[in-house]
Amino acid sequence: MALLERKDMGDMSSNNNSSTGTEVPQNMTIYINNLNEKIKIDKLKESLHAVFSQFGKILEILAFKTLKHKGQAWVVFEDVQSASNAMRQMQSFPFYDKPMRIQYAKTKSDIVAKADGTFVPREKRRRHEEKGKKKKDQHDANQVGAGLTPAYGGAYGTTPPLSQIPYPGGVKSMVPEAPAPPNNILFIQNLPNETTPMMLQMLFQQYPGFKEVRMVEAKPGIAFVEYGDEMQSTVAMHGLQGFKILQQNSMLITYAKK
DNA sequence: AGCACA
Repeated sequence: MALLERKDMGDMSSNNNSSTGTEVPQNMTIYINNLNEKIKIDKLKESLHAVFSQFGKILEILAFKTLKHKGQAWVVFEDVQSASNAMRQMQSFPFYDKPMRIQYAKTKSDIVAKADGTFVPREKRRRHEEKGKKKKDQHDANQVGAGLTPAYGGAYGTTPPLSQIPYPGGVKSMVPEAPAPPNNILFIQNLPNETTPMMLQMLFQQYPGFKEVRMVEAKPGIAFVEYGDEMQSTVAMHGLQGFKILQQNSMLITYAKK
């Protein structure tokens, strides 16, 4: 029953932490900016959910339209592992025509604090604030992944297909489609243009049940990879999700539509 | 650019 246990891909780019000196400790919440500000908040959250739910249970998505918080969102996962995978695999992913910038959130989300019992309402919190003092306490366990109440029954229960959502800019968006049901054929997106079928075969044939790779000349950047059955394709999908053939492009793997 | 808790 333990089909796929390995969620990590520690090989190619294990430590992606030292880019611009912006090192933030791990957190089950990811902070996203450089989001397209023309997208309305509800639609934005919906699309974010469609794109990020593949990495694990999402407890909450927060986004605001105020000047200080436009173009940003917080996605709260149930555990740090999901957040890490989401960050690594969706880093720079084109979302509504803009590459997402993803980091760990700086502080623990309220919904998480509530679940682990460390939540302190904001008013009471202010009383304890001191300036100019540097104490080393309070930086406690930020990842208590267990026993959370999935308080995420929100508006995202049934996610509609999200490909090519029109938005006020009038242009076609670049949101990946909502997950298709399991299929022995995988749909690969966001490949570099110079990707060849042979390159993909090298990658995918290492997983059992591999049958063939198909690419469409007229449509660069995508491919189909077929396996014997959907359990085999699922293993391959998890093994190669987010793989970067080039530094820039994280491949996005979903099931092909039937 | 911008780290919140609608």
